[in-house]
Amino acid sequence: MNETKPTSIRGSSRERILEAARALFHRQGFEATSFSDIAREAGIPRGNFYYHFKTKDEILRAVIARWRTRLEEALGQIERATPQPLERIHRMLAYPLEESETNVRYGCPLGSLVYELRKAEHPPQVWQEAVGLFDVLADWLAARLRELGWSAGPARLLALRALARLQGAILLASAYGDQGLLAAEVADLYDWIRHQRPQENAP
Amino acid sequence: MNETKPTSIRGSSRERILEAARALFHRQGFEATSFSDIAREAGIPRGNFYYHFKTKDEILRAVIARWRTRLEEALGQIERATPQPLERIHRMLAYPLEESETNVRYGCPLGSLVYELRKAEHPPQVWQEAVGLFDVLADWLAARLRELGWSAGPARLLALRALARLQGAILLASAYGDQGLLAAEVADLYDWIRHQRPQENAP
DNA sequence: GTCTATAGATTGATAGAC
DNA sequence: GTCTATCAATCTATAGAC
Repeated sequence: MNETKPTSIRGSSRERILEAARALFHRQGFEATSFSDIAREAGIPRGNFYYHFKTKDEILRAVIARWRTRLEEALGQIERATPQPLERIHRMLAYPLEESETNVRYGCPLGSLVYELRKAEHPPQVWQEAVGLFDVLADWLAARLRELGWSAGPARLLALRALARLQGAILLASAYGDQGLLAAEVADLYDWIRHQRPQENAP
Repeated sequence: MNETKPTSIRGSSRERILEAARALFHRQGFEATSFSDIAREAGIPRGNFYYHFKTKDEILRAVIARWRTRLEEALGQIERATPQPLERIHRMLAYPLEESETNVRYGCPLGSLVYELRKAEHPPQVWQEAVGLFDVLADWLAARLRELGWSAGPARLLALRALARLQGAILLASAYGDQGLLAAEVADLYDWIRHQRPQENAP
């Protein structure tokens, strides 16, 4: 994680490997993506990137960390774009629509990855890091709900419920290859959140 | 470990192969499951079942057909159990809870399979057959809604929306390994459907 | 129909020259 | 740091004896 040599530019090789792996894990899945695939996509000889990553799991963990950075940057950008909690939530929910075609074709890159990792036998640490990506989104959503007056418990509950609806919408839209379905579900999801009231969810 | 004796009634090699493949595709995924895995689980020598199935895709399609039969039988049983549309819907939504532990551990066998097949490069016919499993559920749900007075269009829409919520609930519960989360989401999902009104969804 | 042996390709990973 | 050559293991699939 820590780059001990600040002088070296983010190695173009390492960077290209990571970006290639991230895209391929999304399009093909983790198991189905071979080193050869990554090497071809990154334009780098096969054996070379064992210098950067010792195992395939190491690449996976780096890709997960990359997704975390991506998410946090996107959420930060939303916060800078508008101060209104509801508008922030709306933009977050509409985020999968920005790459609608890819997401409908290959599913949510986070959801499909987590689903795959739960099956394979990786060190628990690996898929927990992947699940941590959901927490980034859930925590952020819950924080916006608290800005709207929700207390912590119900906010967390509704955030998870919204995340589940979003994941389900992407999965079904992906299954049917229907971008319109995803857009409609995102719109309905936002409408649904807007009409929720805290007391309805309090224990 | 669960050392099951191959002395069960399902003596047919083909039947044992199919059941082993169905379970392994759920637990490990399609790509990650090798012929060796299936052979071991079915208690049958590797090379033998090329007599029954010529390719791995052929096994996959047979497993999908098996799921379709399973679903239709389960739905038929629900219909025989109760004539009330709402109670039928409730039982259908609670169906994933019957194997809660397995579904939370490995995800929905249909949803995770469809997600995986969308990535791999199979003949279009294959993943469309898999997506057809969703149609079995969506059509059945829509029929129950029509029994409640909904017209065809809105019924289909709400059925797909409910299916999306169910899939999302299983995916998130699987990610967090939380059976309670799945149970809570199923309960809320049923409550949510019960309070929907057709006119709210009409165009 | 059942099973063994094995082909032919690809996998993740290593060693070492430059 | 970059790249070539290659390992041992495993993959899907085939051929053919019983």
